[in-house]
Amino acid sequence: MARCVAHLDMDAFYASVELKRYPQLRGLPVIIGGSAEQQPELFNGEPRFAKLKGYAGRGVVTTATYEARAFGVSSGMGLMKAAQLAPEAILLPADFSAYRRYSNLFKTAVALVAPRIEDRGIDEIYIDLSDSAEDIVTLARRIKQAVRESTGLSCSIGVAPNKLLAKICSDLEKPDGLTLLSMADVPARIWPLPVRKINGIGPKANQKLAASGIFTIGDLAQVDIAFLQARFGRSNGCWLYEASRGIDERSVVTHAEPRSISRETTFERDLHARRDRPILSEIFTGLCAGVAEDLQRKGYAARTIGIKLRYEDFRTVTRDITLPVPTANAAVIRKAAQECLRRVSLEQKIRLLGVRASGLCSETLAQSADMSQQRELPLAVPDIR
DNA sequence: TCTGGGGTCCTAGGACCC
DNA sequence: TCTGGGGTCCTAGGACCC
Repeated sequence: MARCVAHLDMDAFYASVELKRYPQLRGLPVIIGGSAEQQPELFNGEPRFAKLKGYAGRGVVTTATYEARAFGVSSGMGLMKAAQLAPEAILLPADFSAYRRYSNLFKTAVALVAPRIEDRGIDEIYIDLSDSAEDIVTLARRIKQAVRESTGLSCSIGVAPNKLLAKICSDLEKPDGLTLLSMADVPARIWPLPVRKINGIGPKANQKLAASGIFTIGDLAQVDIAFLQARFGRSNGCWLYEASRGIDERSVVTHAEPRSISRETTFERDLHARRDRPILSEIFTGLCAGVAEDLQRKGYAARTIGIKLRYEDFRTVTRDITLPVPTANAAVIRKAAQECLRRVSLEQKIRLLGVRASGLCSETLAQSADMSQQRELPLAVPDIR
């Protein structure tokens, strides 16, 4: 039985959620970016929107409306640069709790139509439609309708024999698209596309391929596997070879446990470990407390605690340490993270600090261990290996 | 005008065990 | 005195994605 996989992608998701809240901004260039700002203040009962012009700070563009994209603004771009391109654009702070609400709404609605869903973040999912008896177009239209009724928002759906192709083709007719693709369509519809459209080919691989004269997926399908394996390694080369032919056997994963939980922050200005010690220490404690809180809320404990530092020159280092027993305790996490901090250079200024918990296990399993840990804590860490 | 925050997966070397 | 191979865990870094 041939597989049938849909990829559903919400159209300009964050921006669309904001336009529902502020319909007066429809048709204007709007940029979502930065965060932790207050929502637009009211003036005579009307919200006053900030223009991008004169923006100073470190944020990046999270999403831009199609009107803003017309100025050359794209997600990931620094807000300062975006301000040069589109000074008159409206700047809205990201409101992730609102986006998460809408995310839950659309996912719940889709699940009532087609329950085999793989979560791919806040605004997209894969849906396994293999077992459906219904006509695929009818079913896909019902899914789009369910999304619209539950959120008032549009989405684009690609339906194909696997995840790789479904993902590529959900993007072909955005916004509000519905695209069906079969293996026989690969040469005509997939091969002309740039290699970057393959999910998993990022800036580095793109550059490396371009250096070999490979620009389109069709170009990629022309070269033999030995060539790719020589340049990208055995398994990566094999993957590229198959991807270019639209081959992908990965299944739709309907449940997955998290592997790590982390908090990080980029400072408004670069900080120095000694000169800015008080503020740095406060931020550090806050990050540890945040990780502990997230672990407890989600019911996990972690065996491995790590830190991440980004220096002013953007060099990034990580250190981690594995504890004898899992923890979700803020003080224990801070102590472990402090150990890690001792192992990095603190000469240069720092722009980012992060704390990460991995090696997760369910907290109920970890509880008895946690008790014994509290007794052992004042002692030297026992070598249990 | 430099580049957010939350994740996943992969690779590779060394330690350690059998 | 010199010679193994396989497996797992730990750590660090990097590419990539949303």
